[in-house]
Amino acid sequence: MEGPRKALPSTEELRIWRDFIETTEALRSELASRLQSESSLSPGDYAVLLALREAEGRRLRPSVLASRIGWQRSRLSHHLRRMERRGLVRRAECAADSRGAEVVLTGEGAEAFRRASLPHLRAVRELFVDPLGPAQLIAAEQLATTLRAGGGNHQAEAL
Amino acid sequence: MEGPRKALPSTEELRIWRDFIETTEALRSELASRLQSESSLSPGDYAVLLALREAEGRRLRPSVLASRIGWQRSRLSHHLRRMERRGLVRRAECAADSRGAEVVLTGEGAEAFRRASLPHLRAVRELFVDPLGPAQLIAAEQLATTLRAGGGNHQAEAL
DNA sequence: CCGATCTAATTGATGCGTCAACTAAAGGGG
DNA sequence: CCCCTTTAGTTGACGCATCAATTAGATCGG
Repeated sequence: MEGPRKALPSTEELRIWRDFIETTEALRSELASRLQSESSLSPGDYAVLLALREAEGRRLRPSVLASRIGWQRSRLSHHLRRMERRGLVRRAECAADSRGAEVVLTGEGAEAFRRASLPHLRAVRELFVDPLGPAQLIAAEQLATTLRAGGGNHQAEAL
Repeated sequence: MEGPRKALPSTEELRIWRDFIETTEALRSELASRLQSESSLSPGDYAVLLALREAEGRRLRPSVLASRIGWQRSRLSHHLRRMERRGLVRRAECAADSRGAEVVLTGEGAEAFRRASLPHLRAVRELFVDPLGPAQLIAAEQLATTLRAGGGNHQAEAL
């Protein structure tokens, strides 16, 4: 059960790794920068607004919102403070639980999301979907699936 | 040359996009967190130390270092200030150009890099290379190539 | 040699993200 | 009813990233 397993990656493997991770990083950053310049929204803003847009009554408890977009509560809290300052959301007291709050989408927030949405989706298409084409899109999906599983099952490939 | 080109991505395409980008983000963040806990180094620290390690005399002009790791000078300057405070690098005056500086790898910095390096490479193998296997590694490389090209040639796929 | 301009590098302001610490109400036994 | 634990949410400190502005030496045309 021991021994010299897990040799280091070869130069070639390392090259591919760097190439891959830098490319996805560049992609994310290009998307973010377009979103920013087209609508003054950060990816975080967009995620929050999207979740609220799809929520019952356009309002959510912070905890629920946080788990829906996969953030920690603290991160969300800080982000909401900044968004509230800009008028994109507002906080309301929660009837059911007086230590809780509710985050409500404002008209301004809804409008900002509306303006951002189409250009953003077009950018996803232009920078990701179209260049890849159907075959590589499937490959991307499979890659994601493999990588997502990879972190957990350290034994899966044991011989 | 106009018309209703560039329709929006389909629900399925969007799902793959989100899956892909979130997975790569999770991967990056897992790597960063292991690096941090194993060696108290951030990915930025690692990149800087690696570049210095490989440089002639283990020193570089900030501009050169910045372009070598693909950062803006300002980002590097802020980062070097933090690294200098921790004793990982030090700044020296530059003989050839008196408005310039040189960043020098300290013994402590070299030692920190040495300690971080192997576990980091092992993590790359464990989280990326091994799960993918040879075939998907090639697929990843091709994906990166396609995506990297994708941003520039907006006409490439025009019919 | 002199002034216009370019370049190296830093700085300050501000947004984003994480961690640990804190506040305060809810719930659940006794 | 009271205490104890859990849960909701915020806060403060700090590192990281970008942008615009700044400082100061290099450089070049005259």
